Amino acid sequence: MNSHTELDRSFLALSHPVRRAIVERLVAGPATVGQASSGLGVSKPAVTKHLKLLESAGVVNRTVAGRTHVLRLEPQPLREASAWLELHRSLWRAKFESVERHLSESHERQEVPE
Amino acid sequence: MNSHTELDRSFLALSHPVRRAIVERLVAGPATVGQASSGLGVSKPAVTKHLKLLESAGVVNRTVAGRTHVLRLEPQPLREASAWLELHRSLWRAKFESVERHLSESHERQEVPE
DNA sequence: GCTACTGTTCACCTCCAGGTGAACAGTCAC
DNA sequence: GTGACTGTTCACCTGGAGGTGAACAGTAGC
Repeated sequence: MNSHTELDRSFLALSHPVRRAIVERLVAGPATVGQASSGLGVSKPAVTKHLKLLESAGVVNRTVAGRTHVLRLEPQPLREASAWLELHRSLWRAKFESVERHLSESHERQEVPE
Repeated sequence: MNSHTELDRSFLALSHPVRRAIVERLVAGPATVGQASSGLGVSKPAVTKHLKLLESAGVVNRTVAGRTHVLRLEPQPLREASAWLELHRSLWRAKFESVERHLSESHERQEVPE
């Protein structure tokens, strides 16, 4: 299994605290690489690698402006990740509630379920 | 940076298609290891490893029943991952809309925004 | 043009995710 | 108790995430 989907890369992008911190800063608006990564306690080459991963996931895009690179959040991948989570959480809730209802009905009828 | 948080592990758990497929099956209700992983085209040792990762993230829990192991979805980690995404997506939307509003107001006043 | 600044690339390291086949442990069924 | 079944453990391999310091490329400012 070598073909990683967009969803794979989106969730992977969010699985590291440094990358989530970068996303959290970009939520407030575009920022340069230095601004988005200052105070994260990580070296410049490490930041470059985290940004590559965020870009490969499509979560962040970059425009070069002179000697600085401006990073912007790209909403689509986060929207899709969120949609996946919300869909499956709601399916689970529905299932869970139907089991609860079934159990309580069984109890009212003094039955032993299954 | 070696101390991975719950959120790190939750997003990491969702970053692989085999693990998401397992979660998708468990949404429909508890299942044994064999049921949850059949047809995924992956060997038994690989399944064991994916399950360890899902358990370490707290996404799945396991009860041993005879020779079969029953897997159940644990809602809390997915809830937290979903909450993180929803929070930051809504913040981003709010920011984006305020910028849009500012730009259109500037345009009305014939100003050139910085 | 020289210097300072921003960010990437390079060379290198360690660790672990992800995969396999073979062997094993435990349980069920006859 | 023998055999079939479920799932883990073991030994092994590969690739890539995550990190570093040093060197480099490009731009801005004087």
